[in-house]
Amino acid sequence: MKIDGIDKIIIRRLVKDARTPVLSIAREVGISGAAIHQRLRKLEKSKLIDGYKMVINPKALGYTTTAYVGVFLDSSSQYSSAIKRLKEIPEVIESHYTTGNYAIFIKILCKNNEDLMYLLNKDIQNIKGVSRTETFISLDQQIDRQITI
Amino acid sequence: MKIDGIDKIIIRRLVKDARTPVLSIAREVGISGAAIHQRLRKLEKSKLIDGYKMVINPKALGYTTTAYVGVFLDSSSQYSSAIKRLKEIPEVIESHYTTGNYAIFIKILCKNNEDLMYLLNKDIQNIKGVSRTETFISLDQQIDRQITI
DNA sequence: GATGAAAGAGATTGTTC
DNA sequence: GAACAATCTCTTTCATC
Repeated sequence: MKIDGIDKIIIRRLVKDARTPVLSIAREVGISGAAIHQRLRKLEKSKLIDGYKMVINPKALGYTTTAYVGVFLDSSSQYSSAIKRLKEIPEVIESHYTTGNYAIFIKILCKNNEDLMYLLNKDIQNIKGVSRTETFISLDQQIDRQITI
Repeated sequence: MKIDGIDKIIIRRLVKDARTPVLSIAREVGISGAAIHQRLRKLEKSKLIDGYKMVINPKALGYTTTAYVGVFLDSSSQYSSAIKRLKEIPEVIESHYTTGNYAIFIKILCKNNEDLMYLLNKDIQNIKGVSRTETFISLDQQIDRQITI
């Protein structure tokens, strides 16, 4: 898959605003809308583009606390069953199987510290195989972006 | 800001695919396109919607390694200057000021382990105030989603 | 809040170069 | 790859309910 300068402009515009009309990009680039359209279809068929998403502001829903939690498992064989349970907790928005101290590393969103405590002590600690957790609360996020094209 | 069932349908459809036409949502819900359009404008004006983004698949660009890095600072007064330097590293896609052991906690994307090593040992370790780092490499990501509406 | 209508803008496709 | 043109669909606004 070769990506030229025009493709990069298309991608950068749509990463910024996924609802940007193809014709508006066409006018910026200086080629026809049909040509931009054709390129976009090609980019979508390649695996480069994963989709288009509306971004929700969690704060507007009252989710003011972001935290990362390192989860220790008694045995790594309990990974898949633990993940299954974590998927049922809507506040868990990312999960990783990681090298290092933890077995599972998750990102969670909570409305307040009480909810966070409940989530940690009840929802997560009660998952079979989870021995203990280690929590990092994000007090300030300064960088949040996608990889540069 | 009150969100009713129709708003939820609008949001859920656009979270899935931000380029879904308003009229397509209108047909699903059973009200006019103009009404959906009006609701969407209102949702956009509230701070609930943060925007619309094309999602890039980093793997398609060769970024196969995701890692989290805890960064220790000599002094927390070096936070803002360190962030400034981290912003210049395109592989750093998230940064958090966190409670717990680390001062800064970042998410990075790398093409391979060599790049990761270079990033840690050169780019990050050379930032003034950084004493040491602790790295967790993600071997498997099972959950990646937004908060449920 | 919702509607329908209307005008303008955009998407999409086939043909041609 | 891109352009052009035709057609269809969507967006946006406005008067009305």
